[in-house]
Amino acid sequence: MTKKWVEQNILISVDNVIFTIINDKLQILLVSRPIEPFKWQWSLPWGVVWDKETLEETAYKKLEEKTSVKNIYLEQLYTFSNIRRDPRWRTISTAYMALVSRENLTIKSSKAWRESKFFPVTALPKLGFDHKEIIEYAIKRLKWKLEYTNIAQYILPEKFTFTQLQNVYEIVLNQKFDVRNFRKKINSLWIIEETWEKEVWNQYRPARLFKFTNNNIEIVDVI
Amino acid sequence: MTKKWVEQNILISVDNVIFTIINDKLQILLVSRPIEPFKWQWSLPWGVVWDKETLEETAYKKLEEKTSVKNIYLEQLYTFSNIRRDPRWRTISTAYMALVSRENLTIKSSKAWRESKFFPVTALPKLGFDHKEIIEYAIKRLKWKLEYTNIAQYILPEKFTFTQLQNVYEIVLNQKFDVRNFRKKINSLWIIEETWEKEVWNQYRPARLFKFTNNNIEIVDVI
DNA sequence: CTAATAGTGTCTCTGAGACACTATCTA
DNA sequence: TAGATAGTGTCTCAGAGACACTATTAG
Repeated sequence: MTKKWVEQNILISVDNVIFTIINDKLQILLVSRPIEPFKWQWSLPWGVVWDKETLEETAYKKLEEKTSVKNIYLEQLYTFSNIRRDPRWRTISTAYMALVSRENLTIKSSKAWRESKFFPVTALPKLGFDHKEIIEYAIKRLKWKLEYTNIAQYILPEKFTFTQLQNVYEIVLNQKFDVRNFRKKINSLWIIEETWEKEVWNQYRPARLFKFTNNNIEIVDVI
Repeated sequence: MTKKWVEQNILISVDNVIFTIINDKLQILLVSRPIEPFKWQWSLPWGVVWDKETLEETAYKKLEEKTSVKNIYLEQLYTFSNIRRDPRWRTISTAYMALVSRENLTIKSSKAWRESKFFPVTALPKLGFDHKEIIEYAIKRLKWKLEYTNIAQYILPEKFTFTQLQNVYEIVLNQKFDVRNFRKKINSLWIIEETWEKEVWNQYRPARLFKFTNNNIEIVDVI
């Protein structure tokens, strides 16, 4: 690759905000930093962008390093460029948001990271860099996407009950919805369909299982 | 600044999509490239990010180089990172969108650019790089912002008539609205208020002038 | 008084939201 | 048959959209 004609001394990296729902709480994957700065503090999993990969590729690669995931949703959020966001050197970082269903997720252990752990968004530890700001931005975007698209399918298993679907909305948007109105609204949008199967585990009346009709993200006014 | 520990050979730049309305058409400022690649072709005005400025600062600086503007709106859109988007070397570019009212705008001549010119979005010339894609993304974002926020104030003069306001919506969203329903809707949102002044230029019945109530961008369901 | 744009009210229909009971299953 | 969750229908009210005439001004 030709040498560029301007000297820049800026590091380009990617930060991942990985969302899932565990124990009826919206959670984010954080890693404990084994090195300075912010040694032993928690931070978002991140990666340096190599010369021959796009930002998306870096983000996806880093996601795979830490998790075993199929059917993952990845979306670019925003590029953060404050001069002093990294105390060591000038770093510009593009934040990505990922959505993972609990079922499709296993956290890989890796010697590069002392520890990876999911934290509820309501109980985040102290974070290094500007990662608090990044997470706030990501939560805002996630809420918006949930309200206006069929993105919920990426937090749910492939087949799910109406109650599970409503839980996703109630947990992420942090509000209660009336059961009848919620079902009426979802049904009117034709974004999910019957699988004609039922739950098996339930001690009581088993619920019907549904799946999303369209696996592409489409704009729908859900709530 | 400490030397970063990873060798990256990536150029960081900024591309500006500058919107305004001229002659009842939505237009974008393009510059004619005096150098290769894409010599003499039109492209978005762009700038290289210096080590000690944020992306926002670069975008703003470049905007000021080309235009004399007060009261400008600037918003980060997306960061484009395809490996071969610049044929010379690896370039990652963050796109910004700017909104300018015709009244607040004068295009500066600059010897760095052979020529700057506004083009209607419906009649854009052949563009270098991935600038067509960037513009399409910017138009989508602009439409969304117009529908759901009070951003229209940045394309309008400070005081404007109801007809001018409706024109902005009709031109950008490319659809007609009923005069009565449009006014009813806008009035119900309390985002504009009377100035108790009237147009003077009009040959016929002069219209009342309004101004926006709130100069911050707020989420409002306009259309 | 003519020509041209500014400005206004009503009706219908759709959809959001409030609200409570019956159905189905297991043990 | 008890216990627990699944599942459903109606009414009201707000707001979107269709639609046509009067008001004001300059010349």
